[in-house]
Amino acid sequence: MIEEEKATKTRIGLPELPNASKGKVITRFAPAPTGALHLGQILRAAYLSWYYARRYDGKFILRIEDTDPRRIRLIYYDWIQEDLRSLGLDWDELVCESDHFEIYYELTYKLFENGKAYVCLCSSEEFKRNVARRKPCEHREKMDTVDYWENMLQCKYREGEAIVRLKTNLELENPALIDPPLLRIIETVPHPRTGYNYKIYPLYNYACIIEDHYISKITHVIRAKEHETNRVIQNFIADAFNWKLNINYIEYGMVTFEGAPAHKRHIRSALRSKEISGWEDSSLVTIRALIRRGIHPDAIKMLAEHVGMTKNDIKDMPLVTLYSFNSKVLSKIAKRIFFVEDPIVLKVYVEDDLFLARNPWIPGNEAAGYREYRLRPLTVDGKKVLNLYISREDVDLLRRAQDSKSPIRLKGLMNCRIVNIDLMNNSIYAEQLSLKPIRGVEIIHWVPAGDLAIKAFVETPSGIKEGYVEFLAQQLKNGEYVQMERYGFGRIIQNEGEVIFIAFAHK
RNA sequence: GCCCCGGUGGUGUAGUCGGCCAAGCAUUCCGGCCUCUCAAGCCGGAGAUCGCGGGUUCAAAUCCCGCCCGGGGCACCA
Repeated sequence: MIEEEKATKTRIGLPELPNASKGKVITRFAPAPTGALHLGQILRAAYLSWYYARRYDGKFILRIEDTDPRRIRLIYYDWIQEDLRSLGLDWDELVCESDHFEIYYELTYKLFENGKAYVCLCSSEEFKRNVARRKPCEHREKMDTVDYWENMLQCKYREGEAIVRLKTNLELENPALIDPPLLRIIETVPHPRTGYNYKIYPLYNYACIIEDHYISKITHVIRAKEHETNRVIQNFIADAFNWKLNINYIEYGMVTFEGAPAHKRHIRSALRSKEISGWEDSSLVTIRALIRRGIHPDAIKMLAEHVGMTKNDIKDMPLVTLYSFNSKVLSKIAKRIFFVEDPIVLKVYVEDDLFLARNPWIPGNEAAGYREYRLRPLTVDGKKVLNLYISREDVDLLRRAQDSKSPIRLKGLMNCRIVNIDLMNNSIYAEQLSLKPIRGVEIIHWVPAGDLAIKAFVETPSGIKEGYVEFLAQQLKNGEYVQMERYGFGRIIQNEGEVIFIAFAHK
């Protein structure tokens, strides 16, 4: 359906997948349950795998790579699914590698029968020395029979003592390709799903190629280019089985984000040292942190399509592009509210006895209705005065208005003139002008002092900001997107009635 | 050290079996319009000789050679 003329010149959207046809595409996203999903994983691996499966009416498999019981945690199995769901990336099939130990073992027999694997008793140091000298170790020839593999299965060796290696070629230029490890023993750490039932665990390359080719018949693997060497190893494994591989590999560059830890191990250590509050901490670019802050799933998808799947590494990508996409999405759906940070009282001397303030919940969307308030001035020393909270941030602006004698617009309420700024007493005095908006004047937001102010805490990157939100903000539900006018976008984290907690997303 | 892979405006990306490209789009920044938000929207502008040097060619971001820079792998992690 794409206009071919244009397609050749400037591509719109993501490119076609190589060797892909309708209904024939099977992709997978295969995270390890070692933490919450982060943006980098989603942008290319998860989103693209999902996207192409849907684009070609294919199948998208979520595979949990849980073959290292030392690192995985049960809770992350759920988180991975929650995170994916929160983005609307639905899968057709869920697979856990830990369901397939028997298959891995069966297949391993074949490898021994084919003379393609051996049990190695060298320490890793010894092994490396041998590889460096391109010399075979004594086990390479001696232990290539099924007997040794059976010994392993019967726990005749201890953890770290024996390992199954693929027999490749000692003359290979890249030492990483020589006799890669296939299965190892982990006997003391129980697996969260299988306990101590299995003590021989496959390593990444072994499990991966068996899953991709033998079990799931994956047609397109989209993964980071750090796997390029692994692809070669996986090809060797396939050769050892005499498999004819039918997998297209797309390997993209690494992405890291400005100001956010790039690796899970950094997050884990920050977690242990309490530097961050959890995987939802606003300083992280985990999916749950972003969603919590008010980054809309659509914005994340837009970023994914924007970034595409080039092999370029992206180091410390600024998040402004994400924020820009988010603003576009949220401007149509976020409820507007006034949040006054660090309040100071504005006393407006007025003439009328009743004021009606009115601002739309969502500008341009009549159906969303209005935030309306009836305000009655107090009478002090025979004068009528309206007390409003405004943000201390705006004091400079008011001072300039006072100097230039220009009016100030209190949005949705009235125009006023600043007559005195008395910071000693934390008060600013103004007098009422007309009610109808006038063009070209500075507009500020406000919250009525008194019963119509609700305490609010806004969680920003530079700490928790205290202030007031307007009374009707009480209607907001947890999880709702908001735009605090002139302040920024965010999301309601917790509405406690008397006090509301809001996470700040961005300006 | 060895082995891979990249290098297009501040940022991300399109284009890469040569010409339609002194390079498109998005973002950023600036200006204007619109608007009762300094948001969104609309219009316009700034900003890259396509890592560097050489070569091939009438013609190179696109081909060849050399160099530099960046990233990754060389785990009984994934």
